[in-house]
Parts: sequence; C-alpha cells; structure tokens
Amino acid sequence: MPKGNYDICPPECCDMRGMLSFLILWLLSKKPMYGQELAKEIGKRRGTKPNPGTIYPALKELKKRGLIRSKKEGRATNYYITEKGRKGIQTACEYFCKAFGEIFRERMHISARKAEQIH
Amino acid sequence: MPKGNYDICPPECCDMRGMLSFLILWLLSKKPMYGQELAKEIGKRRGTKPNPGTIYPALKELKKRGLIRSKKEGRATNYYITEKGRKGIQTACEYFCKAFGEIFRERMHISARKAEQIH
DNA sequence: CGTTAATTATTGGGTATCCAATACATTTAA
DNA sequence: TTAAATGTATTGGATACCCAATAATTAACG
Repeated sequence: MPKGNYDICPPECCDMRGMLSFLILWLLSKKPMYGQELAKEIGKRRGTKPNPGTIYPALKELKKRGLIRSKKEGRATNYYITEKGRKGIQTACEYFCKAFGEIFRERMHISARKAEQIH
Repeated sequence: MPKGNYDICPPECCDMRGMLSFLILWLLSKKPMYGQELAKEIGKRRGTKPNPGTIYPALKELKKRGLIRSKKEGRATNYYITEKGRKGIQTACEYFCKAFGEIFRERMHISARKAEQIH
C-alpha cells in the first residue's frame, strides 16, 4: 500500500491533522471495525493513514473512557461504539457542523458562483 | 470576558481543538486582523478562545513561512495574508471540504429528514 | 494625570496526535 | 510446511496546539 495512493492530498500550508478521536467515533457510529480498517477509512478521507502508534493508543483511550468497547475475533480486534459513545458523537457532530459550517457554506457558495459563470 | 459566553460549547467526548493555523489563514483571507481580534473570532466559532500563548506563536510561525505578514499600528499588530497564504488557504479549504464533507452532508441529510417528519 | 483596559509577546509545562520502529500473533498464500 | 501478509500493540521521540502566568506597551476612561 503506497502512501500516496489516495484521491486526496493534504495541503502544504498548514497541518490539517487532528481530531482523531472524533473521526474514530464517527466511523464506528456507522459500523464496527478493527484497528487497521479504521486507519484505512481515515486514510481514504484524509489522504493520510494514521500509524499504529497513533491509532491504537487512541482506541485504548476511547475504551478507557467508555465510549467504545472491543472484542478480539481471530487476529482482529473489532471495536464497537457504546451508547455513551453514540450520544457523544452526536453532540460532537452537531458541534463540528456549527464550528466549521461556515467554511463549507462558503465553499458551496463559490461552487454555485462558478456554475453560474459558465452559463 | 467570561469564558463561557458563547453560543456554542465544545463536546466532552473528544478533543475538537486543532487546525489553528488553518483557521487563522481562513479568517485572515477575509480581512486583516490583530492578534486578539483573531482569537475572538475563533472563539465565536469554536466556543473557546485561544490563549495568547497559543495564538502568537502560531502567528509567528505563519509569518516565518511567508503565509502572512504583520504591521504594528499603535498598540495593535495587524496581520495580513500574503499571496502565498491566499493560495495555500484556497487549497486547504478545498482539502477540508473533501476530507470532512461527508460529516456535513450526513448532518444536512438528517436535518432534512427531520423536517420531512414534521409534515 | 492616574488608573484601568486592551494588546503584544514570551515562557514553561501539558496534551492529543503523530511518525517510525519493533515484536508478537494470526491468517493467508505458495 | 514455510513464507508472506495482515493485524495488534507498545515505545520513544517529535510536533502542533493548548493553558496559565508574566511583563511591557499603548489606548481609553474618569
């Protein structure tokens, strides 16, 4: 798996990483996953896949706080979101959309503007 | 200025801070601002205002990388985005909307769903 | 004019996230 | 059966961001 094999590439000007726990909870709210599956899904969206040294301590912490639970199944350890985690991520998504919503709406506005100009 | 005097409050389940440089460049791409003005604007959106120990080193670094420039005007130091910064933030906003867009669209879908149910 | 408020900037210590390396376990492929 | 692939988990060092405290400067207020 080459590092750069994504449709998306992070910008050079500023660090766009972070909010790892948020992304993990959000993905797990969709379906249970094992560690590397999560890392791969994050990589698909962010263009950079978190290393084991990043993902596993984060999962460990989320488990410690009761937001997820895990179950070893063969060589994989599958992670499941708890009810507490589900409530938490709902609130977090609302917050995210409020805090960063303007960037999105601005972008959609620009896109709509460009579409107009083509007419 | 009380800390909690915002319309928005960060969630408890996970850390939603970060991407400070991105936010700074984005705000400066709208209009020049001085340090505490930037901090205030970030606070309005994120519900937490970055401390001087956070904002000024970040501004210093952005300046060092040629993405912004500054000019002391009285007690204020106003910060301006450079052309390099403007190009950078454009790319970064595109990236941001791609990387996190799904969270938004999901949220808007849920909102639309709820509106339907009311009918 | 003196006092208060606002702004700047730094320092020291902390934290979440990050990478790279390493070792071990399990599954899959040859 | 062996080798390769995949997944787990930890450790050590690094980085961006973070807070709180501090000191200096400038502006605003009474």
